[in-house]
Amino acid sequence: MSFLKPTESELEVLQILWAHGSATVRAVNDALNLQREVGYTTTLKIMQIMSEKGLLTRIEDSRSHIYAPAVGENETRGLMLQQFVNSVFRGNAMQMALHTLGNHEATTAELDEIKNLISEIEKNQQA
Amino acid sequence: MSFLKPTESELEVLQILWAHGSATVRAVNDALNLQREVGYTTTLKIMQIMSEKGLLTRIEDSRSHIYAPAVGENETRGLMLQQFVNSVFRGNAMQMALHTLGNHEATTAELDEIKNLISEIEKNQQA
DNA sequence: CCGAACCTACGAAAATTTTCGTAGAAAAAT
DNA sequence: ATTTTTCTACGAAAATTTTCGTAGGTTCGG
Repeated sequence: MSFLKPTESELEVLQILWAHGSATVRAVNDALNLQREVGYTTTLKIMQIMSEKGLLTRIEDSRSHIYAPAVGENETRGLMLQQFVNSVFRGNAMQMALHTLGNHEATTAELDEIKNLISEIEKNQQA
Repeated sequence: MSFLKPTESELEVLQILWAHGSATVRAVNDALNLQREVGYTTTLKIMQIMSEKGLLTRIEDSRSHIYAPAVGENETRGLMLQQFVNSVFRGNAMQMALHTLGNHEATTAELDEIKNLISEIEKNQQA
């Protein structure tokens, strides 16, 4: 895990590719334009840059290249989460978790999941 | 709560002011320089801009002005947290909380706090 | 076959953020 | 009292990110 934090635009592209799998620039641009207006060559350029940075890989098989994420979703989330916690919560991750739990709706299933996770942690602490 | 998300530099300044209370540019710059090298006029400029944006208030009493945060720490955290969850976790806050709990050390006290919070939430869900 | 549509590459404009130099005034030091 | 230090204001350079125009080639429809 040693890549630079993606910019906001780059993250948008990654989110689309993580969700839809590999895709052409056209497909990514279409998906982007469901959220906001972006020119085709803008998306192209971003993806070319991401390719150079190693955030995407690309297959030049057909005429329209196919791009795939070169970094994992969880991996990237972990990286960004860490930097976010550091800058916004001064490194106090638990405080952020508490803030989040306090401010968002949670389903019963999610709460159960959290309780299970806590049990696991407590078990490991005893050992 | 209707201010723009602070930039990274602006957030650094806010963190210092939230921690230390109101301060002069000199004090903020000194604090910043414990973390990284920044020129005095750079910090000055950032704080002037923040003042214009309404992120800081300033008192021009003495010759060296005194700045104070104009936005609350929790308020700002909430705003940034929301945008972060949206862009990185596609709005799924609970998933982020889980990711955080799974990846960071937690003290017994913190775990207790989380358990209490969950109890509260469950209590409210029944009502 | 020819024009319209589509694709990449590339450079550079535009927008944003960060950095700093310089000028001018006030205070402090010697 | 004059030199040095400290401060603000301001503009603009530098760095980063985003956006897009244009050129040149391939494909596709008629």
